[in-house]
Amino acid sequence: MLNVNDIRENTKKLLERLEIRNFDAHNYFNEILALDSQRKETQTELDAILSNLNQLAKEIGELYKTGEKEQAENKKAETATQKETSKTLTDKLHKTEESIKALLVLIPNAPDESVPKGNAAKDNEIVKESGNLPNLEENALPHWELADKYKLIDFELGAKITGSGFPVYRGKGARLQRALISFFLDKALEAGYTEYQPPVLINPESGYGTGQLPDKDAQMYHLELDKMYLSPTAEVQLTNLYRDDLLKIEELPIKMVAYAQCFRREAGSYGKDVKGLNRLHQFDKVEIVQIQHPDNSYSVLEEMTNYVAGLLDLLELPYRVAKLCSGDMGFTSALTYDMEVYSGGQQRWLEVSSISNFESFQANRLNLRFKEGDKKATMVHTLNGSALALPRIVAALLENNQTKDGIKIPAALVDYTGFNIID
RNA sequence: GGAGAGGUGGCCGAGUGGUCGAAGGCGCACGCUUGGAAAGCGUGUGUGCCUCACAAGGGUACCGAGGGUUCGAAUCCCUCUCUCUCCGCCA
Repeated sequence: MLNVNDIRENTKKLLERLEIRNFDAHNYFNEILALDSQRKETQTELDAILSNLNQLAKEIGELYKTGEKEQAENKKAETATQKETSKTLTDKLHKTEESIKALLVLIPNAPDESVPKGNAAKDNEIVKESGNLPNLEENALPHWELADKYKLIDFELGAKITGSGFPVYRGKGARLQRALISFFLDKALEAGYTEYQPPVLINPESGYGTGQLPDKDAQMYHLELDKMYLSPTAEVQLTNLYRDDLLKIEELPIKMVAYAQCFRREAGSYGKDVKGLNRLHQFDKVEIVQIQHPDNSYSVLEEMTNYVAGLLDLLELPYRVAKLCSGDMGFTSALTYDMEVYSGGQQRWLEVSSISNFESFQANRLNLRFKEGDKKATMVHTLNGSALALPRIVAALLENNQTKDGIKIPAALVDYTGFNIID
């Protein structure tokens, strides 16, 4: 969420930035600033009364010590009304603070200056294209047919034990999954990330910290009895590892990677978008997260994007990089790059990674700060990216590498799969 | 799941109703000392909020979290949570 002091000091700039998202924050800002002024007034008033009460308590203590009981009783009577007032004021203060937060939580992140204005995916700015589109035969198959042909993935079996969108991988299909996970983790280690294996169930505080809650709770599976959610992305777990921390500047940057199964309800999706592996309720993803000094976050975003691009190069997949337009960006992001691979069997681009700089938006929610020497604590910047999400990578690998002899495995993966062809 | 014991500052560890933001030690920072270092000595060493110039100073809150009792709570009571021990169950 945005920070109240920022809103106060940079009102105009933030309004403009949010405007390109078609988000009119005028009323929100006015209300927040008014509430914040009220909050300060109440705080001042309350502090004065508490100070008074503390003083009286001290005096009463003294009087008892010296045996002046009667005077002590008189003073006690004096505290009664003030206690009443302090209670009222405390209550008011809490309510005001809650109101401010309730409003803040509704405002999306302010997009970076470089974010192109637009309404939908078609307005995204393609900043890079790489690799040649596959030259497939006329009768090239989509991956769901290949998966069936080579008995790699069984969608119906998954539906039998769980439901649609929960595929079962088998044989070389399962081994390919495992190979990709190891491959992605190893590459991240080489790039200096520390590997984590977090839980997949998350509590509401964590969901709130990274911005899945309160606005996107319908996208997560909810275990009501235990008040937990199934994580939709390891971004939640990794970033929340540092919730409520005050870091020393020497501890930055923090670079983390985790493989985790991800769960999404994907309510409202339909048609060819959800066919095969294109959109699942449960999928595998390796996620990279960085906690950075604010001065570095944008150069690090480029680094992370290049890193992910490097993975796609190794997998020999044609891809393009899009800088998301204001209308296509996530709620919490200030700047996002999407990576899409071309999948020849379906002849369409599939999003396989999304790399974002959240600036201090998540840090504010997480209360995650760093301190440099004697300076005041400052919010860190957080970034994350998929590196990578498996299903669509698998889809593209199967579709693009199909030959009459079988499906070829890219050289970089063979050490991990232990086979170089699926036939 | 049952029973018990605990959660205090960067760390260790005192503190069972008042003078405690919190003894002491360690660590850390600065200074003195030294040819240099160690030791020693001295000083300092949390965060949020309000006031204010986002300075100094002052006020206030925070001893796992949230409530309560009291003129006054780290200290008493209640709820929750986490950790540890024993039992049960179990991959």
